[in-house]
Amino acid sequence: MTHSPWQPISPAKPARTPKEPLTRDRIVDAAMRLLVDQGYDAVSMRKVAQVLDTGPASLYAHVANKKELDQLLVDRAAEEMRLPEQPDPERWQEQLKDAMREMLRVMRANPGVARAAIGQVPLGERALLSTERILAILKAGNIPDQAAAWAVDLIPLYVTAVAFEETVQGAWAWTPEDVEGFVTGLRTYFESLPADRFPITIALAGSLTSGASGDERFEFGITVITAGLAALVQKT
Amino acid sequence: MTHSPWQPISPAKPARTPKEPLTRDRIVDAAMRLLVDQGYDAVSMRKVAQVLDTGPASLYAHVANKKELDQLLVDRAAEEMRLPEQPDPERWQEQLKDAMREMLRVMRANPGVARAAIGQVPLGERALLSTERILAILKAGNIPDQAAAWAVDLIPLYVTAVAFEETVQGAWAWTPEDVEGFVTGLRTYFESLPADRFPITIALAGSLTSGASGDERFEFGITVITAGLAALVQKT
DNA sequence: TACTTGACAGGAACAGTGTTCGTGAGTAGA
DNA sequence: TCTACTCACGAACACTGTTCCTGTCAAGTA
Repeated sequence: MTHSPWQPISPAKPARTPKEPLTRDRIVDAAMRLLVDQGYDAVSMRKVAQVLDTGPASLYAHVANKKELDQLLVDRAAEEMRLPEQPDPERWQEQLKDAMREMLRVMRANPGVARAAIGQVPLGERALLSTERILAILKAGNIPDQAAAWAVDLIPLYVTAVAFEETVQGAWAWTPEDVEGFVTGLRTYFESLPADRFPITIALAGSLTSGASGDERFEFGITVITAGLAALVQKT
Repeated sequence: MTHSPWQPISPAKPARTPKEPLTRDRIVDAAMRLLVDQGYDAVSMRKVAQVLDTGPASLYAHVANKKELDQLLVDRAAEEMRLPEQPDPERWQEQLKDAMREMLRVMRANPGVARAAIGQVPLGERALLSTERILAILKAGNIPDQAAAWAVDLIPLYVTAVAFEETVQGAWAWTPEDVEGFVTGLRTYFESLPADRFPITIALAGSLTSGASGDERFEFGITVITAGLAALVQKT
């Protein structure tokens, strides 16, 4: 092996293996994988870059910042929504509840996306299609225009808050024993409060601590909201 | 001034000025000041320590971690709640709405506390007193026990979500011109959507973008929730 | 063909976060 | 006096989002 005497001898650079070029889609794919596997807190630019075997700075050629990546995650999750095609005036309330259940299902399937969704005005195509569907359900139920318009604000806000709360509490990591232990302790605590100051809390200690697992509390919430919307029709 | 010849001569240490000892209360005070002046994102351990003219590590002798400091901030905010003394069966719905308005007022007065509040089970004394008051309002309205118990979950969750959303959107920093510009742009966007796929969104573009300033949307939300709860009474 | 320009990749560094580790000082009790 | 405990707090750790800078490659132009 012969080196030209005019050519400096430097350590050989490790060959850069040819890689698939970065794209926005690949970035969102990687972020989504982290989100689903490890939750929202795992979705850092460095972690995403790691999954893609690159450096975090490379991501900025494709997404403006972390906030934009968050928004792309929300849009990606929104693509999983499955809503009924045909609103039914006889069943609009159940259809509305189904829509809310579907929203929660999607958010649970993508832990942490609720955190990113809060505060966003949903303008992606898929999100707008969902909005249109929900508006159709509400109009099938004869909800007045202004109420329907504001309801598509209220509904995702409530569902998102429920999903976000679950995320914050790390609810999926709780075993049934954990839940039961927590509930029992809380009930005991409520029952031990001073009776002169907390008579109702004590009397309702059982009710206050029921429904901690399963979806009863969420079902209650959507029932209340749906009934409240229905009451707007009866007012006209 | 004479030094013993066996005693090493080292630079004089700057005298530590005597300081008021750190206490948990002083830490929360300082954090609260930052929260109110600059919002939740400004409440870092370093910033709090700076306000107190100490190092961040010193805080950990008094609060376990940032999460606990967050909880203390929520408890501190809860002390500002003013709820009616005497529930009135004739006006329980308006009293309930007033309670929700008061919650939102307190959270707005303490920007960012909603973020800390989400996911917390409110067990501080002041929070429990508020819960008791709201339960009293609901019982005055003849809400069934289980519904009342779950309503004290639903109600703070909704209000907290509204407050949190405002925080995320940085809503207080918006001028009326900002809002109008945003609303106009959004309305134009909705009206420009393909009519075959978004007929209702287009038809309701005005309604969808109304109420962006002021509290109309929040008032709508609490009206729906209150009406939904009232409907539970009529069912019995 | 040679040069220029623009886009992308990505390391190093910046400014910031929460937290731990280790050390020194002060106090109370034996 | 010695010991143990508590508090204060600097230095360092591990991590975050982002910018700055350099190198490479491809396309376009002279």
